[in-house]
Amino acid sequence: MNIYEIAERCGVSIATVSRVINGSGPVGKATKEKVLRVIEETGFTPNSFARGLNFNSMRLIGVLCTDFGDPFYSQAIAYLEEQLRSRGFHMLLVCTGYTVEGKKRGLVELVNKNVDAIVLIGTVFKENDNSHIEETARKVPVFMVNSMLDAYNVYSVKCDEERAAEQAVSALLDAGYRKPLYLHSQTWYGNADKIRGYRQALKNAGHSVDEDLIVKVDSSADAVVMLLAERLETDKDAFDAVFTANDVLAAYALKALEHLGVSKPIIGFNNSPLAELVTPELSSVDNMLAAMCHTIADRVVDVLHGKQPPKTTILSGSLIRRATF
Amino acid sequence: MNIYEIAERCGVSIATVSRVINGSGPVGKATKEKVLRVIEETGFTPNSFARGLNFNSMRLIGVLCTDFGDPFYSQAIAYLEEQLRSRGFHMLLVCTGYTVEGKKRGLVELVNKNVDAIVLIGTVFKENDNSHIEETARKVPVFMVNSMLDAYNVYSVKCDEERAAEQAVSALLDAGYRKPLYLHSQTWYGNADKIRGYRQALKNAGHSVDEDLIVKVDSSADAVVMLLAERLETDKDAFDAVFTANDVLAAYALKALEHLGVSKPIIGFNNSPLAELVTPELSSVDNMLAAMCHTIADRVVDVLHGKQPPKTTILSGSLIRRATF
DNA sequence: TTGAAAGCGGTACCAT
DNA sequence: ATGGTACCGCTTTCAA
Repeated sequence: MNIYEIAERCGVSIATVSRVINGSGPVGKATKEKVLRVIEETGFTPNSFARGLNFNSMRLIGVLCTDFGDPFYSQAIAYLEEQLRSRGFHMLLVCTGYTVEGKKRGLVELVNKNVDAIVLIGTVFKENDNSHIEETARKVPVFMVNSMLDAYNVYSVKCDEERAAEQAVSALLDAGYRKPLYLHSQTWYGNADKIRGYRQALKNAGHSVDEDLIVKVDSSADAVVMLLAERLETDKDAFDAVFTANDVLAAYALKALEHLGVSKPIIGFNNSPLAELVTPELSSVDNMLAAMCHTIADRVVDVLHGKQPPKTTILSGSLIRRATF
Repeated sequence: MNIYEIAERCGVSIATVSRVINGSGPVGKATKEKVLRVIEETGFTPNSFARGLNFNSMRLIGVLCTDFGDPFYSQAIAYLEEQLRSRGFHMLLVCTGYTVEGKKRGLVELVNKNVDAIVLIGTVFKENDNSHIEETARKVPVFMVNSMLDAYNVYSVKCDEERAAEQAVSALLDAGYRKPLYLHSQTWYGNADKIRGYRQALKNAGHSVDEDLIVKVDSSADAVVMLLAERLETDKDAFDAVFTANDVLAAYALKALEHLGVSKPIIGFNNSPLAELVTPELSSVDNMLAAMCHTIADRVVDVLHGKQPPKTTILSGSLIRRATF
């Protein structure tokens, strides 16, 4: 079933049918009704590849994510899908894993699919060398959620996580805690921001930074339990509070402390759905994911409409207090 | 940059360039090398819409999911993406919400994008009236993950959740518990299977079924806390164990019981990542999601290759024991 | 081994 | 208001 067949059944030309479908150009009332009726009867829908070829667009947005398992990322995907679809786009989703090779491959695949734009989710997409992203951006606009890259055709919306981390740690210090442990599991750029915030908070309070309290650990329950057990065994006051780079680590820390029979305040990061699923509920730094995704969707539409939105938008985060602090 | 430009730069015809790109038909060695070199130099990649128009395929699989927030579904998406991409397909992801209208809209949108196949995730896609799915399946093959529909061009892979639920409840009864509460939050078909399993287990053990123990509750912490508190207030032995339709509800139940200061065994469903994130870790019924997704991907490829794989595959589930039982 | 040309299914310009 | 037709970029058949 194609436009020729519809035209034939209506006794009109394909040009007329096309005009009816797209509302482009004038069509007689009777003709229009007839065409619409036949389309309805036959259930015809125009071939999207042919339209794509003409418009050089299928209204497809490529979305790259390193890891669907992380509740923060899957939440981001949920928000993005909703926002993009409400604006008439669909989402081509690719999971890259954490390796640079995987990310590069994902970018190439999306470019080859001729997507209208590419959205990268998370601070993990900022590397030391971002030439692969810059190269991609020469062909299709690139949008970064919670990451920032100053390059041609790249638009960023991020949370000021450095400041947010600083505020969270300051809150701990204000409450009288002196030795907050910082747990993270990757050494990527976004993490560096959080570490800076952590340091700044200590500095503001006039404390020196104990480098041993900034710890990288595998993202698994066992690894976190082992780590905390080891620390507390050596010195039961080795740390008096826990701050983590994400909520999953915070959940593990919660599990670990419970396992060890001790109670210390915990603050996670991302304010993901997980924070409210565990018991006690996690205090967590909210990095405004919904707002970021909403803004990104706006930016995408603006850029595709030829507008020139701000290349960088920075939102402030905030500490959401729940049971663990 | 298109195939004409490449052809011109090489001093050959577009037919030759096309043959080189697709490895279709013979090309002289020298010619081939030259074309490849120019393609390499220019970074040319063929327009996927034009190819889509010719092949009537862009190797895109539409995936419908009701709710990304549920860790079970997001895990399913992760598995599917991996499996499909390793087979050379990309994933067009649409989130429908739980309403039938949303699901219908999602199906139509995917059909209109001319996807090669449509995958539906979860028992939620089985309704009383499935004519919208059957209609869709007349245009493009439909695959159901953990749901079953006997219709033309529809292929299903599911877990025998009735049996799995029966085994889980039997395990509780065998351990001496007599009044297992069953919590669910939707009245869809998959839920009916679990309820049948629940009943069967009680019947097998010679107990009668107390209908008050089969309860529908909103999927929120508050609702579950309220419900359990109310039950236990009336009769502190109103139930002696909790079995839930999914892990999120189990996490809420865990929270509720902790809140109420009582301890009772809990068994969740889906064996999602959440089960290991909460403390204590949830016992949960594993419905073999990874295997289901793997099988679905195989079925998709088979059907698109014109083969006739089995229309229904049923995998058995099993109870994974952790701390809560 | 290579090229010319006919589609694939639409859109949109230019006539009428 | 309507129709003819060039064109979007590529694949593939048929001739040479």
